[in-house]
Amino acid sequence: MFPSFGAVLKKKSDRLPPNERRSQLIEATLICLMREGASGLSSRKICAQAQVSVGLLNHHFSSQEELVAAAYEEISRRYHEALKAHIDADTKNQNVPIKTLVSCAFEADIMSPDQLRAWVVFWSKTIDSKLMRATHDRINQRLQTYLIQVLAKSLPNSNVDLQVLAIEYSALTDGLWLDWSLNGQHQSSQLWQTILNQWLHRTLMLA
Amino acid sequence: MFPSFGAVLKKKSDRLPPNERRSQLIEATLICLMREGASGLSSRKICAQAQVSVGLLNHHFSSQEELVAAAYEEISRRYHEALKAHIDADTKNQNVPIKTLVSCAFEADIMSPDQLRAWVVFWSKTIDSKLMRATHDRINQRLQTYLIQVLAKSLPNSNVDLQVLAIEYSALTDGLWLDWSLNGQHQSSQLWQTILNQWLHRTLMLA
DNA sequence: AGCGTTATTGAACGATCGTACAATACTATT
DNA sequence: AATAGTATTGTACGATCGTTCAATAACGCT
Repeated sequence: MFPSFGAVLKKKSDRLPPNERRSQLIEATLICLMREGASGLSSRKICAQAQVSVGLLNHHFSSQEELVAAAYEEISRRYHEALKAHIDADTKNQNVPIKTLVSCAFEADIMSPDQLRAWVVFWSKTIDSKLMRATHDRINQRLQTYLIQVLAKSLPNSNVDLQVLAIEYSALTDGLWLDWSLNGQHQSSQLWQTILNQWLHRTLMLA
Repeated sequence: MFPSFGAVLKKKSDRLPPNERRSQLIEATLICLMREGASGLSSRKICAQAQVSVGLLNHHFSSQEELVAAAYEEISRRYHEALKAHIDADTKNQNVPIKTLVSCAFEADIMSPDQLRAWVVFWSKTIDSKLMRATHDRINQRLQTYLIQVLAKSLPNSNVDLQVLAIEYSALTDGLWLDWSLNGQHQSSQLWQTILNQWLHRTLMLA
C-alpha cells in the first residue's frame, strides 16, 4: 500500500558488519551480567538484549565461552581506559597518579555494584574454563604492568618492590569492591573509600 | 541363596537421623563446589557425591538455595574455627594474634585454591538471592566482630579505628586469595604471603 | 539485473536443570 | 506382630540451557 512508508517505518537495515555485531553482542553480554549476575549469562537472554535472534551468537562467536571471554576483555579494557582518563584529567596529581587512582576508585565509571556483578561472573568462569583462565591471566598482566608504571611515577625515589605494591593495591581494591557490593545494605562508598585513603596515606609515608 | 552374606554385603542401614543427613548433604555440597566451582552446583551432582537419591535433597531442605546457604554457613564456620585453632596453638604470639592470622593465611586449613572456588560460588549466589544475601551479611558480621577482637588484643594502646582496620584486612586477604587462586600458573603462595607480611609490618609500625 | 556471499532468522535437538510425587523401605511404638 | 510415621528412592515433568541447521533476506560485485 504505502511501500515508502513501510520502508521508513520498518526498522532500518538489520544487517551489520561483523565487527559491529560482535561489539553489540559483547555490550549485551555486559549489560546482562551487570543486571543479573550469573543468571544473566544465557545465550538467549544476551541475544534478546541485543534484539537479535538466538542463532546469531554462534555465527559470530564459535561458542558462548568465546563471547564471554571477549566481554571480559572489553570490561577490562574499559576499566583500564577509565583509569587513564582519570589520571589525565587530574592535573593536580600529575606527579602522584596513585593518588588519583585511589580517589576515583569508587567513581561510577571505575567500579560500581553493577559492574562488580559482572566481574564476579568472570572470576567464576575463570575457575572452570581454560580460555577464561588465559584471558584472566592476560588481563591481570596488562593491568599490573600499568599499575607498576603509575606507582613508579608516584614513588620515583623509593626502593620498594613495585610489583609487590601493585599486587597489594589490586588485591585491596578487589576486596573492598567485593565487600562494598555484596553488602546487604548497599550503603554509600564512603567507608570503603576512607579505608583506601588511609592505606595510601600509610603507604606513601613509608615508601 | 546366602541371606546372611547378602545382609552383610548389603550396605548397612541407609537411614540416618535428619541432622546427620543434612550435614552429609552440606559436606557433599562443599566438596562439589571446591572440586568444580559453579558447575559443581547441581542438585544431582551433590546427591551423587553424597551417594543419595536426587529426591532426598528436597526432603531435608526446602530448596537447593537453602542447602547452599547452609553450606555457606558451614564453610564460614570452619574458617572461623580454623582461625581460632591457629591462634590458640601459636603460643609465641598470644599477645599479637594478628601476627598469627597473617602467618597462617595461606595454610591449607585456612584457604586454598579449592576452597576459594567454593567462596566465589557463594559470592556469585549472594548477588541474586535474598537468602544468600542475608547469610552473607550474617557471616561477614560474625567474622568482622572476631577480627576486631583479634586486633584489639594485638593493638591495646592504639587509637586507630579497629573496624576500619578489620575491613581492610578482610578485603586484602580476600583479594590476595583471589589473585593467588585464579592465577593461571598456580604457584606457591610465597609471593602473596610476603605481601601480607609486609602489610602487617607497616600497619604495626604506624598503629 | 542477476548472482554469489553471508548475515540473520527461528525452529528443533539433546542435555541438564530443580522440584514434585507416588511408591517403597526402614524404624519406633504399641 | 501390626501399625504409624518418615526417610529414601527413582521416575516424571516442565523449564531452560547451548548449539545446530535449513531457510530466508540483504548486501556487494560484475
